[in-house]
Amino acid sequence: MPRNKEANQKVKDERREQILAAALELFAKRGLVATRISDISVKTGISQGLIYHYFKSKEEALIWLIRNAIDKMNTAALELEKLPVSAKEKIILAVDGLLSGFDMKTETASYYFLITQTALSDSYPDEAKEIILSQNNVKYHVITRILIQGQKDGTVRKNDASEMAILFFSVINGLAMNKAINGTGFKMPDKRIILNMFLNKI
Amino acid sequence: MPRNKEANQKVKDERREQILAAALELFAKRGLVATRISDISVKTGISQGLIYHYFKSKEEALIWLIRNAIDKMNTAALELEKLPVSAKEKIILAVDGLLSGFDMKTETASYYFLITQTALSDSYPDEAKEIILSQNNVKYHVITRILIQGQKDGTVRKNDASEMAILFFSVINGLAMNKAINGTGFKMPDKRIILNMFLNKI
DNA sequence: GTCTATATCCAGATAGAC
DNA sequence: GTCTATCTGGATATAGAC
Repeated sequence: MPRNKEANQKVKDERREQILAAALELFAKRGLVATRISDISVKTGISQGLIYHYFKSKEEALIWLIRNAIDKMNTAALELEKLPVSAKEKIILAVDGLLSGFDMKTETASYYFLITQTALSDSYPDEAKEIILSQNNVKYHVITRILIQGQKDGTVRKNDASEMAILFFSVINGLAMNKAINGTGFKMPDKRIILNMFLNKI
Repeated sequence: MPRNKEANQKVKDERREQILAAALELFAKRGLVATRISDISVKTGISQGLIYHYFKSKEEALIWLIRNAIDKMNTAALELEKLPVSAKEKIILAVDGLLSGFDMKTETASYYFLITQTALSDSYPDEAKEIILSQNNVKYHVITRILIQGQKDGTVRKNDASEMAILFFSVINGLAMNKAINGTGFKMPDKRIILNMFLNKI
């Protein structure tokens, strides 16, 4: 007879978090298909059977992770937009913030690869793909608005703003991949070369 | 008793090509682990058993594909370098050439994803990873040399050339990913915004 | 809620006939 | 060289004890 429902719920939540954290790392590194439930079991110390008690399948865990990742990114983007600083500074902050999350070991980087893989590969659940497709554009819209604001005050180049937004995230994404692939051989390009794409002067 | 060894060899080579072509597409779309030998069998019309007669495993086919992909890219890069045109024009040609290979359906795009996945994911054979790591830098060196040449004749910006080379392929790679992910929602940014990163005037 | 044990299924790989 | 049939291993998912 459970005398403390709340404490129980807390344990349950913690277990969920453990499983999700392990799954995130494994999915990002090996991919969904190559990650076995037993891998998650070993990594968390939670028995294989119990994992099924929390998630119907690894696909379900993935969907949860994707939802979470997109949420975090969108929230961060919308908060950046609200900051009481100039458009130019927002752009610099965005570049700084995104580039600093690239250390392969961070959760941020894992989320990055997870989203990319999920969006690109046929072997990932449609539901996860749909979440990305339907909600990933928030950050593009945010950056587009910031760029337009900067064009009005003369700090941002007068190219098509939405095209620049696409380029913005392509560069970030590309650098993340590049760093991951080339590891030690990777030298992060001077931030100013990147900013120069968007800003009139730095 | 085989009375025509050459004809026989030709059939064998064709089969290999069929298998590799199918494998390339499947690996790029689904990933190595999610691709079953039976998938390749269905796609080629070649029986499952026979596939093992040509490749010891799907990993072996992958390694062959990676070797081929890197080879093609390096050759293309070195040929670009040799063209009797200015550095500026070489850069424009490179951007044009790379961006035009992005139609998800082309072999080029498949190779792109294959290399990226192989380099990033733990579930791919080490031998394939090593090929990428040891030979992928050729194209970086080529672009770096071209950029330096352009800096000498005053057409290329005076930033660190090797950093710009990294940025160059990051942008290309990033745009490829972005297009693949966002599909119809993707609008290719004006080429001039990209070139503007590297060139003094366009 | 948590574990161990097990049933089920399916992919990889091989053997043997033609 | 090519196919069909089969063995084997391992991963998913479930059952049942504690």
